[in-house]
Amino acid sequence: MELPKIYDPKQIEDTWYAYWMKNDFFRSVPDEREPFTIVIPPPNVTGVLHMGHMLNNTIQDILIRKARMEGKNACWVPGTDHASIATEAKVVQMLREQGIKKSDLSREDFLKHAWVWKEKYGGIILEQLKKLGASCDWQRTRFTMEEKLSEAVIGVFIDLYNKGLIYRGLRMINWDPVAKTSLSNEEVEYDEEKSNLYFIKYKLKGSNEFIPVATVRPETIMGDVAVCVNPNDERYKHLIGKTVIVPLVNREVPIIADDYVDIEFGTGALKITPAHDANDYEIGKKYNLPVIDCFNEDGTISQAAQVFVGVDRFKARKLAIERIEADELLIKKEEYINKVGRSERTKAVIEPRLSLQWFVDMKKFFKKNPQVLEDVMKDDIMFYPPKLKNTYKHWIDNVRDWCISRQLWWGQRIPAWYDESGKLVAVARTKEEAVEQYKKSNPKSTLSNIKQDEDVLDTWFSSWLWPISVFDGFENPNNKDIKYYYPTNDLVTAPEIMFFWVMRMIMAGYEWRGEKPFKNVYYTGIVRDKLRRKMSKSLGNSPDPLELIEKYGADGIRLGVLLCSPAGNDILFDEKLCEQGRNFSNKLWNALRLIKGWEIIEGKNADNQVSIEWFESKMNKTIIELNGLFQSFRLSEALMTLYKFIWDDFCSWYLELIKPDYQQPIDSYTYNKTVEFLEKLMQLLHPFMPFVTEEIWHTLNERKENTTINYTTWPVAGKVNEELLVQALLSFDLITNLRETRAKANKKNAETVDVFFAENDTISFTAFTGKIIKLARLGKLERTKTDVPGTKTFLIGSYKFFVATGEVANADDERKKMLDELEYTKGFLASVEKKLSNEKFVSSAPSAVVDSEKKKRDDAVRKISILEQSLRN
RNA sequence: GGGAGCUUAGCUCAGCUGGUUCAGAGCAUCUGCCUUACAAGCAGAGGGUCACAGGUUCGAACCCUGUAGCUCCCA
Repeated sequence: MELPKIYDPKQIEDTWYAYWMKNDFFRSVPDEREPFTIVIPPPNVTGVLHMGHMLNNTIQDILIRKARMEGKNACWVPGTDHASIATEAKVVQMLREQGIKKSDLSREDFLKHAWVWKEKYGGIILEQLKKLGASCDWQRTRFTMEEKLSEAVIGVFIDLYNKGLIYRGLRMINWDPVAKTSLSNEEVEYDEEKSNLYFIKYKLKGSNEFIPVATVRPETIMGDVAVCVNPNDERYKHLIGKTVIVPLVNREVPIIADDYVDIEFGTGALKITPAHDANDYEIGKKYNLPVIDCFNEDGTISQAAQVFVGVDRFKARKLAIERIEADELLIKKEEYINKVGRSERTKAVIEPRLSLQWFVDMKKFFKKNPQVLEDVMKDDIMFYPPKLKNTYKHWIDNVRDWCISRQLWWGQRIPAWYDESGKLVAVARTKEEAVEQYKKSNPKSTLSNIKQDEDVLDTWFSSWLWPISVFDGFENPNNKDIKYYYPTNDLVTAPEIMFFWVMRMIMAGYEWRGEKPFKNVYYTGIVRDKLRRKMSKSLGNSPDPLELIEKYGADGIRLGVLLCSPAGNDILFDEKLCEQGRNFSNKLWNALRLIKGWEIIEGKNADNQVSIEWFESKMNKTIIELNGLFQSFRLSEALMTLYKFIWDDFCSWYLELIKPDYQQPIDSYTYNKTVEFLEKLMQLLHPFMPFVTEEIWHTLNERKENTTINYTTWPVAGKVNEELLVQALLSFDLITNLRETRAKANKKNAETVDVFFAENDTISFTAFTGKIIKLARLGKLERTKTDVPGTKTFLIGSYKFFVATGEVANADDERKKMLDELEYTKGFLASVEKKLSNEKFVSSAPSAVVDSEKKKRDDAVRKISILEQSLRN
């Protein structure tokens, strides 16, 4: 069979994915095996694959494929979430392009358009995951807004309401005037922006005296209801209780005193605008001040403001300052850097706004379910890396209520019902139920017309149910799937959604199943570019994953993203790493080519026995190491370990050791062993690089129809011959030294050199003598009792080697080399002896440490004697 | 302003219980090779006062204190 010289992943990958699908290899149904479950963090239905997804899903695929090989019933549930704001924005935009305004459509018609859009574009990201090799059970694909999952969401809302864990209240929320919806704190991004701090005179009533007030938001002046100073501020003490005139609207408001005001900041006098600042709102409540909301929901100035009505807030800021300046009330303005909150989705500047919203009472929830915190702190749910536990705890300790209503149409509509005056009359699935419910408690009422809440629920209010809802655990809490797959095993996600999602899933898990939703949470890093900038569309610094796959193969990308991603660290992605991945695939391929190219003759070449035994030992040791790394989720390290093991130990050492001479056949024993080794290596590598390993596994040997490497058994480690490993290390070290000596002497590859060695060590290399001769291209390798003149020398351990390079060695150089070595060794010996003569060391250090120091001393003494002897000659 | 974390080779990071497997890996760099598996390769080499200053200890990259710089979270 002729194999091409260069491995080409493109077609091979598509073919294998189709083969896997055809054979239903990723399908999971409950059986008697141990389950291993992962639910995908549902990507936005609007999304396309980005580098973060690549990393995240590669890791999940590794865990799932490994579990399969361990004989577990592995189930990876895929799906998407409905991303209410993002999707609604996209649909609105699409409609606008068709000349349709959202406001011209009824809710029902808008949703029809939205569903059409979803059907058309919603599956893209899942198709892309297939390109990556993701081994999801696609028959289980779910969507957070599909009927069953929506029913679960509504059911949960009603349940929480009945339990008193949900309430409706007037709160200061984050308002997005562009999307015209509230946002949760987590959906607001704060960034430093340049603005101006204006110093404005607030005149005292009936006087020309004024109090200076500093503000960055003059457009809210119309909502001012007080000026507040610190009671200890000597400058203003005499003004407390007096009345000032608010500029622009000439409202008379009091000067009040509160510790909250920072004397140092601005002028030390703070204007209080309860409708437009969360802190001001608290102060307003404390002092019973009125609330004047001077904005409309789209960020224009409202009737209540009296001036600039209908003008946009930013234009109003300009106008207000112009007017104040004209009124000679402006003292000065300063440039000022402050943190401005913007909507993650629309980038609009967020307005703090008072409105009626639905909230989950978080403190009450935690009180009822203390395990949400405890389980993580006790490592019942393990976080990787564990340092994130601190962040988790800190957040729970300082939690605020979760605003779950959104002023949108795309999402589950809140099942709350109001009468004509807007009073809440019932929380129920349907209008009929709501009426019935209301009538039960108000039998005399003649309720005729009730209306459902216009708002929908936050998308996270769907996602937090995901580990339960994908198994229909709300619809039928005792069904076979949920009982088998729940709690799931691992969750792989980004640290930035620890609160958005991870914590809330844990909450839901306890509330509705009395059990944690997963055992391990692996937090990946944020993917950044080489310059540490977060990858984003707007910066244009994110490579297109599909193009990368096209270029380097999915296997190449998987290796590339994983190699640079220790858990919890940011990923500084560099395309070069994918190239490294592609090169590695090619290396594997060529190892296969070498092996498949050999002619085989029956028999057993005894010369190879020790090499085979060595590699077997090394492999067993590596398997043990790998298992440990997997257990602690050090996947990046596991891959690197394998990478080095395959490239260095298998390709560079083992294959070279057993490789027959050019055009010579190989004995069947060595051949079979070698095939077996490569097969095992492919198994170990399969979770990381599924395509190339499947291809090589199939090419290496005839396989039964419809088999996959993914269902072979994960290799089990056998015995490790440590002694042999040490001997090999010594031998390889020797070969390297010999090669270096040869290179320095400009020896051609075809020329052999003779080598002699003196002295003995506790470890021996004689088992590898023949191989050393072969790999270092020696004429002979023989023991000598005396120094060999005219040779290059070097020491390994207490061996001294004489290399007859044919060149006249420079005696002075050789002498100097030895003197340096002698000096270093003497210094080393002195430090070891100092330790050993220290009573406290010998008595307090563990005996193993003392013994090793003693051995070091003995070795050094021996080495010194060899060197001194040589120098005497 | 409050909290958490980080600082080890040019870059990205390991370093788990303080003790020659303790100063490591990959990439990058340099040198020599088109040696019939692989130039997407082979064979070698160089490179670090473990941020800084103290302390604890027989012994510190590792523990403690302080300083500086960076990152994240919360306000």
